[in-house]
Amino acid sequence: MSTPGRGLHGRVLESLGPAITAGEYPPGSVLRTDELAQRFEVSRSVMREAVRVLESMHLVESRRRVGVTVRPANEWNVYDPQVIRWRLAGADRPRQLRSLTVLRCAVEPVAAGLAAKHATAEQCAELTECALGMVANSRGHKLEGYLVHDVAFHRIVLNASGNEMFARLGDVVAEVLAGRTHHQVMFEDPDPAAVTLHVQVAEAIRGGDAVRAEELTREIVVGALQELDVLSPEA
Amino acid sequence: MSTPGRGLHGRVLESLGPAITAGEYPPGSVLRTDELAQRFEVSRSVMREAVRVLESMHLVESRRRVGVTVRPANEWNVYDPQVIRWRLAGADRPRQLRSLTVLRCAVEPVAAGLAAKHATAEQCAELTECALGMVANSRGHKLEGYLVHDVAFHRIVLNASGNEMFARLGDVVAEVLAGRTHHQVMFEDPDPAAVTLHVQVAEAIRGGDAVRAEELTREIVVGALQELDVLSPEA
DNA sequence: GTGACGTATAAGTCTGACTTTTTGTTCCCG
DNA sequence: CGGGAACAAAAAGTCAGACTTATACGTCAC
Repeated sequence: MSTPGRGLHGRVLESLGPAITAGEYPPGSVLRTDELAQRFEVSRSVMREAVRVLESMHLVESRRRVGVTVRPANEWNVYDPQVIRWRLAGADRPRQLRSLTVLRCAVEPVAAGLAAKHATAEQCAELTECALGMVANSRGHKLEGYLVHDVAFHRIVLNASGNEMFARLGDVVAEVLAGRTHHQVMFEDPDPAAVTLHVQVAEAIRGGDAVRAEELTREIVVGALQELDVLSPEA
Repeated sequence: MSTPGRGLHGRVLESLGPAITAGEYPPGSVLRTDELAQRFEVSRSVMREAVRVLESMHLVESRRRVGVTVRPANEWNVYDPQVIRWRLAGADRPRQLRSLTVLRCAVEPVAAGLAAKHATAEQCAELTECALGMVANSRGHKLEGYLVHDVAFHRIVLNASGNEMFARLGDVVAEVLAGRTHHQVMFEDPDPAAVTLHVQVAEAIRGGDAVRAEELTREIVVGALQELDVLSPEA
């Protein structure tokens, strides 16, 4: 699924990144490269490369004579897939899951509408195939199989929209759906209504009915948001 | 506006990054760290740090015995502000501008709706102030002054939505608006209708009218999209 | 043709010395 | 006693060179 710490600097990142996003080092905290290098038992070169990556994610800022300072959370590149993964693995997963789902509410309906206009015949076929796969796995606690088709479904819609910004949210949606399945209380079978909606969305896109695809997708994703609110109470 | 190549590795990035996003090195191209270090007249350590950053943006992939290979564009982290800036500076600015504006069409109306519910009194005040600033600069070729208030307006709405994913798109919107003002043919004064809409959106948010704020914002951003289509013909 | 083996290659890692920038202190003068 | 200039220390930044490791590719035997 993800990239397991490639190279030494990758392993350092896999440890330091989640620590920062988890708020283990409050904003303004100062880290020194040499100290970190010692702590992780790597050379300074490796540590510097790791810091550079964190810097490119706007998680930290490196300044001479002062050190590596942790930036406030509102400056982080929260669209970076790695940052998203780190945050979803952390303590405030619920909040993270919610803000991502709200993003889905905004994006996916529009993407579905565009998909209805731009989807190729092949994409339509894959879409209905995924929908059928969801139906097939909707009963009998086959959550993993359901998840696979669900992820594929939304990924295809986002790709079929023809907009690269939408397409690149496929990974985000995948993370959200996986997080919901694995870390929420989801022992039951998925909501039958949601399954039906997916089938209908596939039909609408196939039929080129943009407004219907948009509206049905909105139902799906708003439903997901409500489901989230039920499980973790939050204003 | 942005961060001008801080440190040697930053200057290398400022040169290599745009070259890659511009498609100067087609996907699959192989670069060697040593050669790059020579070309840019920096040490390997510096070059390696630069490559690490490019790697974290998914622009390239570094593999042993192979070299640094350029990844296909559909794998790039296109939400990275730096990548966005590089691409907007490149040749396919029109396409980039369009896909970003489509993203705005999806996000900003929803954000405005949420802002109507969550905006603080102070944010409402700032919002109307910005709207007035736009009105004041809407005539007499005061495009720069208009731009400043326009950017501030949309940034406040996104922040006031209370969703961090929306809030972080403030920079993207700023880049889009700046790009439109500076690099499109925009010698005329801004569309009066758009100005009016901004004022009305500020009113709606102040009044807590979510659906109205959403709908008016949709008019603004769809208008921006149409304006884009007129200037650069594209299917 | 297929498999195992060896080799060349380019990234990866480490070390140590040196440079540069910047902060904070000290000290002198007004 | 206050302010500014000179100074010193600290941390990142840069560089060069040696060494290690993984791996693609060619070779050779079967």
